[in-house]
Amino acid sequence: MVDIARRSGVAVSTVSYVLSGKRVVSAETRERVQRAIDELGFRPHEPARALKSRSSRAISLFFPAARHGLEIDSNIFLSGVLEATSEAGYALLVSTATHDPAGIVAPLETGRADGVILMEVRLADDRVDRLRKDDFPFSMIGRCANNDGISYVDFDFDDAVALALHHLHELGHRHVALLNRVPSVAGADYGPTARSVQGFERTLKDLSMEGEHLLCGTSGADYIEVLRFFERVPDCTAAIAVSVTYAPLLTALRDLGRHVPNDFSVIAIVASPISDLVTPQLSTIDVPAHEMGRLGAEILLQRLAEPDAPPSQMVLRGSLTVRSSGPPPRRLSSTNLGMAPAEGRT
Amino acid sequence: MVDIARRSGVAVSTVSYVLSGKRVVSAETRERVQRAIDELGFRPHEPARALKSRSSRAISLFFPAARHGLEIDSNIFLSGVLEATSEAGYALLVSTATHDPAGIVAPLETGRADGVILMEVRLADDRVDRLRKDDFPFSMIGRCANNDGISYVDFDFDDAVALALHHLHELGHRHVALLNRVPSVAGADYGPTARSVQGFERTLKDLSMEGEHLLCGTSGADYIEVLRFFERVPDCTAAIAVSVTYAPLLTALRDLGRHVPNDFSVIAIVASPISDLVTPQLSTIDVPAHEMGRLGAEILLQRLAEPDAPPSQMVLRGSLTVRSSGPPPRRLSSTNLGMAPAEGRT
DNA sequence: CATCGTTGCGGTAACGATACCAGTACCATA
DNA sequence: TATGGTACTGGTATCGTTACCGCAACGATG
Repeated sequence: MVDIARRSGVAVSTVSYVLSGKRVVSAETRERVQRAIDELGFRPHEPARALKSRSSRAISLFFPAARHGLEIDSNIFLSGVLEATSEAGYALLVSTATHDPAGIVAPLETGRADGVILMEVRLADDRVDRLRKDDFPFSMIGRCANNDGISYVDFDFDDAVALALHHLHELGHRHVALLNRVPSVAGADYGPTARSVQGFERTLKDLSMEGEHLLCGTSGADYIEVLRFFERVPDCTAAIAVSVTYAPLLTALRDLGRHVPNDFSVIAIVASPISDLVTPQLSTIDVPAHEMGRLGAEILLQRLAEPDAPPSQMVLRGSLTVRSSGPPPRRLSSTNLGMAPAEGRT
Repeated sequence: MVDIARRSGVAVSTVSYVLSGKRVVSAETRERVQRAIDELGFRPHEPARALKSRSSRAISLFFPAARHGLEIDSNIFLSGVLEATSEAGYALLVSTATHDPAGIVAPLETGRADGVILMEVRLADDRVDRLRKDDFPFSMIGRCANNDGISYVDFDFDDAVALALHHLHELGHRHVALLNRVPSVAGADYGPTARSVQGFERTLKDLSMEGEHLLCGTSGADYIEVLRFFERVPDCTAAIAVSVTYAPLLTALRDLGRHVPNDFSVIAIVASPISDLVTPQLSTIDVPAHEMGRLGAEILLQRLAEPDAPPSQMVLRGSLTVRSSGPPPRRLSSTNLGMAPAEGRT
């Protein structure tokens, strides 16, 4: 900066003001300085900026990076966050998700980041308490039980399950299972699980249906459990599969000789376009993960820009895309055995 | 730091030395200082460190974050990188992959990062030339045609395809297709594509087989193209599917009425455990993405620690896991129509 | 003609750490 | 009793920006 000040015959402070625009600089001077900047290929040194201005222009994302890779959704959240931060000229620091409160505040305390984004939030979350205590800026993709003053964006799992259940009811199903994945990090009070169960039970009652809830992962043992379950409860003719639980579900159904969609209906609540990957193409309720990532970052940036503005809290709803996994069950239409289901690629 | 120096009755420089360990400090003093640090909950300010020491203790990863989410593999690379960087006490800066050389050097020029990791490397890559020009530290997950002096870790696609082809040959296949995905960002000289084709053609010749190469994505149009292809070439009884290309492949085969594995064999070369997701369980050659991510970061960190050490260059090989997608084709064993294929969960 | 508001810019003290250049004490040796 | 070596520690300039405090010039105003 000293060089470019000398080259354009101004003071270093003027260079700084040209760069930041925080003070009016005559068009002539500005242009002269800008030219020197371009000619010398000058780039401001971010750590120095951060030191003096007490802001790193970076935010930190705690990201559930799955070691074994079935968490294919988190990727899409990340792409949304990345999009928003880079548009705002912020850098994105990524750390592995931790539920240790001390780990969460580290980037803030060391001045590496100005704010953090939390994912996989629990209904009662230590990390949130910790961040609140020191009034650190943060936002959540997900939400707690008590969200006073916190900006968040979440998906309405309650509503999504209700939607799916209504659809299955219309198809003639009367006994439905809800499959939730066993959360990788969170405890029993993992938000999506709690709220999907809530929507499930309420809607079951509303529609006078029967239902079962089970948790499963994607290991061999989980698959066996799912298989046992449907063996034990043959009346159950449909399932709502949250996240990757559709995988053990489909495998179990196949091995039980139950054909989807002829014998069984499946609706998956997912963030990635898995309907392109699996056969049959599943009817889905899509979680708008990219948009949620984007919004999660935007509301944090907004907080940083205007700390006193009221928090943004939003819950996004999903809509059902009917594909080939959910025609009526056999007992209601025993004549359509040979009928090919309608194909609908998206 | 001034506070803790005062509290423990030493100079600030001594506090610094206690923190960094770059000078011997008597056990007694060290302990006293450490106690003050703990009591005051002091955390060093990273930007100030970076400013003075000219090192940010952060590395930057250019990450192919797919907007629409089928790039489920990149996730696993990320988890490996994250693991290595956090173990080394480095922060990880993630930016969206760009093939603009100016974008690549930005984190380095602004002092945000000490080095960068490149993914989706092309055989001739502008970014590499740019980084080399200013002698910036970097490593690659992937490799170029000319890799002099560059640390990289790559997967041996040539060998993987050869392996798959030998397996298919043993099963009795004589006409095989190789499906590569159309690369998202890279041009025609995308490394994995080039090298898999190379292995394909060499091995075809060695084994006196026939083969076809096609590029496809995951859109509806791509699917149609795959379908047309197999309609046109009915003699082709097996395919090697790189990355997500198995998705349009399986859909097309189903719609053509060709049953896997009875009528057709598939071997997928993938990084994620998709064999848990799709039916039938595919035989795969697994790309060790987590390990590659880890190594990609480690070799960069090593370069930063010892800039003059020779570069680390490694090419990892895959091995075949046989599951249910690749028994012999019909024409060689017309009697096994009703035979259930062996089940093998991992 | 003195006063005042405006516009435009310069000088420089911080920000929080690091690392160089020292300086002190103490013991062993000549 | 000097001298040298060792084992510690202190003071402070410096990294590259930012933003505060001031000042000069100039036209407008009473």
